[in-house]
Amino acid sequence: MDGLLEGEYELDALERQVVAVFVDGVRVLGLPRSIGEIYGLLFISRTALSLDDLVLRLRMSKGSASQGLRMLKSLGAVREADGGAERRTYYEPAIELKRLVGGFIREQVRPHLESGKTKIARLAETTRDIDDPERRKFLTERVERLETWMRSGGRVLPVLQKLLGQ
Amino acid sequence: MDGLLEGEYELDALERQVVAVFVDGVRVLGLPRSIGEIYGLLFISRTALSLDDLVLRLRMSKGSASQGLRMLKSLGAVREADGGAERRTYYEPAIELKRLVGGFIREQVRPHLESGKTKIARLAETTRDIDDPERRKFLTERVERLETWMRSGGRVLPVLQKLLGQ
DNA sequence: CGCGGAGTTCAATTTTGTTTGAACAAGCAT
DNA sequence: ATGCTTGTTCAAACAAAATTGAACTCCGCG
Repeated sequence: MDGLLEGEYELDALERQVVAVFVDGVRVLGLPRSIGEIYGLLFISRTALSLDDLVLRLRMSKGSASQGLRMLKSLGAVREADGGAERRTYYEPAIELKRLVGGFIREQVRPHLESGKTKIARLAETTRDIDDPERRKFLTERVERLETWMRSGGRVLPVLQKLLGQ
Repeated sequence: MDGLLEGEYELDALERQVVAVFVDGVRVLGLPRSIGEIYGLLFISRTALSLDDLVLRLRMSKGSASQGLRMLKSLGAVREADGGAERRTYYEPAIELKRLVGGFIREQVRPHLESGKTKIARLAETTRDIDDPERRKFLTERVERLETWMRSGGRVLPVLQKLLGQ
């Protein structure tokens, strides 16, 4: 075992500060705090960390660490370090903003945009069945506005990615 | 009183669909569902609605409606209709995407960006006090990366606004 | 095979955030 | 003033989401 020595695993002041920054950061994005803690600690660590390291140092449950790592992997925000014939796997953070933004858009934004578009398409359907022409006109107009919004959203994403691509 | 007639105030199928779209929408933005309900109903209504209309039609408490309207006003997403010498005030939605995005950025995004910058500045401070030069080098590098991210974020917002300004 | 370490799953619990509703303030009408 | 109508506030109740931890799976080793 590589092992931190007994009792020397608490976060130091700097690590706590960094973790706090990321906890706040992911909060804005609507992700759970554990995600911020894990990513934050990885971000400030010079060596890759194992699940047990995270449990020990962040004092979180194995369950949280496991789920958090899964999500971070799905976002492309952490990768497994190529361990030298090691049994346990070690994780390191992806630190290219492009990659982080891309993963977030792919996993969290696009799905919502898609389901939004679907719902609005159904809405347009429903609107056609309205009898009163005045009312139908108004509703059609509003639904069209929604469609415009969605298109704007879709057009913005690639630009965002390009801009943050550095 | 203008008054919906007794018992005829439930949302119809279309209204429910629209409200559902907005409830989902605000959820993505991390805002409470009541906000989506209120804005959604205003968005699909041909006439401005009063607080009591919202309470009645959405079956929500006066408290929720009041707080929800306050937030929507602060986001610039609803405005008071210029009521004709009326006692109660009526609300209508702002439907220009530019305005909505602008309000959201101003109220929800900028404050977090600002406080993030402050925290990172403190972080840079702390980093300077590290003794071990190797470690300090690594940490400085990471903190600089954070600073770069923040700058990117700041640069993106105006572009976003311009793109969504239509 | 059976054991032990690494990691996952998920129901129960805890935490966080939202909604309610009753008390209150503000202002008009009488 | 006094009573009504409109709207706000905020502590308590509730709902939703995250976290825990114990049971479980999987895999390599002897």
